[in-house]
Amino acid sequence: MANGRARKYGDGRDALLAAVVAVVAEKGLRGLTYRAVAEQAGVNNTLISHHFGSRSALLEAAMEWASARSIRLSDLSATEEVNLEFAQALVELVRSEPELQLFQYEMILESRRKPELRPAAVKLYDSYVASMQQALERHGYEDTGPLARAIFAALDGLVLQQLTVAGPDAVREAIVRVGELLERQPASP
Amino acid sequence: MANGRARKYGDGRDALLAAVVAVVAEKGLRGLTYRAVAEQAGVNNTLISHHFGSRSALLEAAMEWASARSIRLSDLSATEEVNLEFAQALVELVRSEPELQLFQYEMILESRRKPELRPAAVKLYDSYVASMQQALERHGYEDTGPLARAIFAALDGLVLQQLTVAGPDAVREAIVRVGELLERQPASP
DNA sequence: TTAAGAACTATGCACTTGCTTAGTTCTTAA
DNA sequence: TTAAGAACTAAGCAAGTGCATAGTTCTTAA
Repeated sequence: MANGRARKYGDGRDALLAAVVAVVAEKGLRGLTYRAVAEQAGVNNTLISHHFGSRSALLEAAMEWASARSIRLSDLSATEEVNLEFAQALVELVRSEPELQLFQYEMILESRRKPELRPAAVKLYDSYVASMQQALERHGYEDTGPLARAIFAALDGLVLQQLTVAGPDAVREAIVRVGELLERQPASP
Repeated sequence: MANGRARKYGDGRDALLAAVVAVVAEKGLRGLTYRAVAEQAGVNNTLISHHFGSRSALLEAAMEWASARSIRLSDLSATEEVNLEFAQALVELVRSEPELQLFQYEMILESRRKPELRPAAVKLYDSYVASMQQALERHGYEDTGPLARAIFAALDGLVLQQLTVAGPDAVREAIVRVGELLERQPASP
């Protein structure tokens, strides 16, 4: 088993869902096979059939599971304003735990091809935009619908860059710049 | 052959590269098989081995090929400023030709797993940020490095949303809001 | 204590995969 | 005109795939 933790009877289902996130983050959806997930979870691969029935049902369940425990940007943007402190926290989150973010980028793209995944994907992104909107209004901004979507998209795009092509320093500076753009907004406190 | 155009002797290599983009956009990297690409290109699947040798070499060649002919955000951001006109043009570009963008999102994620793809991915994103930076400086902005990365990330994130979870109207409004944020910047003309 | 059902494993099969081998057809420079 | 090499095809194989079948082990309510 790739995952070091010892499991108990009855923990297989949860271990499989966690393993899906880990495998997709590391190998992509192409690497998401019954055997790879089972090895990561430390169980027999036929347990997937038992609990979920099919590969696509497993993916769908993992998407819901990951969304439910997705801290990601939500709690950050809801509690703080976009300043240097926030920028450093976000960069550090992505550096220390990239798996969940990587999984979600894969699933967003997959949701375009698999209709059964779309509701969960839309719900996840809507919740991100909504919590960003609440944070903006809490800080005195108005007409925040499109603004919240834009700011979230900027952070989302910067996280994607940090995961792939950009260094943490460049991303942190860009996040700070996003915060500076917001300060100059009308209706700002 | 899925692609209707008739091919001539010697066009196979190019047809295969174009087919890779089409197949990855439609089915993802999991659907990128010798047989799927060959059918899309209207050739025998062993021609891939002849021209590229392996699946990963094919992907690498397709990444270079697609980057070279990638209009995407580059020409848009280089010629115009971010206003309603720009927003509508970008939304329409994504709506009418989503394949190249989808392919690039897949490849960006893949570049994290396959080291041989990283240089091309970094080069592509750097060129986007650089052309955005040039556009900003042409409009009188200063200290544009992190700003250009942030603005590009916002547009990149919004394109990803339009491709997956958001409607064109919501994305257009958010792009307009990005332009309004820029107007309020210091050192703006 | 036990029986029923849930969690779990072992084996294996039909199918798809990347890629090899062996050959054919086309182009072009001499 | 032709020969050499490039583009291209046909057939097939070893490995990996999702998943079905059949069975074993564990938990828990009665």
